[in-house]
Amino acid sequence: MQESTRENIGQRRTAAETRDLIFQAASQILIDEGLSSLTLAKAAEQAGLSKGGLLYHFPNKVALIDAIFEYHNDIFERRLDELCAEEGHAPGAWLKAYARASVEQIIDEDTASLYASLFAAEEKYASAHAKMRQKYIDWQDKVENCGLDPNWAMLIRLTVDGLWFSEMHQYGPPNTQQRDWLITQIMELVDQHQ
Amino acid sequence: MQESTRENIGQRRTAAETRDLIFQAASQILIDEGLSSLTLAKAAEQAGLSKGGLLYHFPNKVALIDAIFEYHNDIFERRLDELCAEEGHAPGAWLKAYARASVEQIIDEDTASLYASLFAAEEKYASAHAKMRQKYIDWQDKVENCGLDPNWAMLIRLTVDGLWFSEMHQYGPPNTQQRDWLITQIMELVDQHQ
DNA sequence: TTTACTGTACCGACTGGACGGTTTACAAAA
DNA sequence: TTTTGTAAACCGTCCAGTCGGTACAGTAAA
Repeated sequence: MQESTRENIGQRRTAAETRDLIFQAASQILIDEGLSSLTLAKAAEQAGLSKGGLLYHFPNKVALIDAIFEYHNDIFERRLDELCAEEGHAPGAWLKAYARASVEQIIDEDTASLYASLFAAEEKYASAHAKMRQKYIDWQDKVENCGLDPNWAMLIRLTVDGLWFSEMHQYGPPNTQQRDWLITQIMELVDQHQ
Repeated sequence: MQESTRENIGQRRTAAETRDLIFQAASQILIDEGLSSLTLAKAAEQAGLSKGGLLYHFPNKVALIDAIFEYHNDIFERRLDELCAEEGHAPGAWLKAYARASVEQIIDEDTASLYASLFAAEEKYASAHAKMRQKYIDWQDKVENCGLDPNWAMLIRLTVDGLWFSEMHQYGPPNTQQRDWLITQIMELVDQHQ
């Protein structure tokens, strides 16, 4: 995908561009209609190509699903890195960035809906689940080594995950005031336990 | 289901008993193979009857799924009531019971696997999702009114939910020592904020 | 500077299987 | 003799994946 700014000197789309188109199309279907509506035919149609065309880029549905997970994981982790850089290298910086990135993403209704579908997909697609489990293990490792008391760091991480979970599924989520209090308190807990 | 202890004076099974058999069969399929393997035919077979027999008790798959949710919700809430009674009526009793019931359930591998399937099912079955959302809203209401500072009570509830979430999906879950510390700390937080 | 060939990207009809739900027939208890 | 419960064949739909083929860009020998 390097220097894709050249804007097609020839008329043809690059494979990377098409794959991106497919990711966005598939994600939109997950947001609008959910996992059960994500069929190969529909994803292809939404991306503006045929099923055969889609299957040229992804050999089967599992490969597509896996790639979608990587795509969104990358987006989240890029944002995480950004926020981490903003926090500097103070103790707890990583955990604060994790909290901010999580809240930021899940506040958006579309993203929440997208993630709800992705988490549901993990039940069906074992490879995607394995990928996510590894992500969380990596994150937990960072949580334990970000300069805080490891036990407290984990507790705070689980609180953030609980907030995420409750916002994602709309399980008795906090209202705006409550959410603000929670975020402030989470940040304070980070400061208190370094 | 009242007084089903009578153990069939006639030979025939009662409808309630058959339904219970179906719930257990369906749950076992969810545990062993997951949501996509829960078909009407398979559930019937596992329960030891035919598809027609199953559809006599549940008019369609949605009705079956809904009933399975009610079945497991009832089990959880009965346990919650039990533990709540044990805690007496001290401030935070309900929240402590919620924490204990949650941990107790999710520690068991089969139950964790079952719930992972049930949560995934919510993405596909809107009525089940609505049911669960209402449950969480009710629980959040109890959390806010169990005698603690409402904000702190919510934070603690979200921590418990985060722990549940991480155990259920095996997302970087705590080890045994860490889990013990977390539970102790959660109980202590309840005591500190009443 | 045509011609022949190769690889990339894409198309769309088709197949085979799974699954939810219907229908019909039948058995036994009340 | 009606109600309750069970069985099993069958139907229609949906969908993942296959496959033969097209369009076109680049390349290189003729």
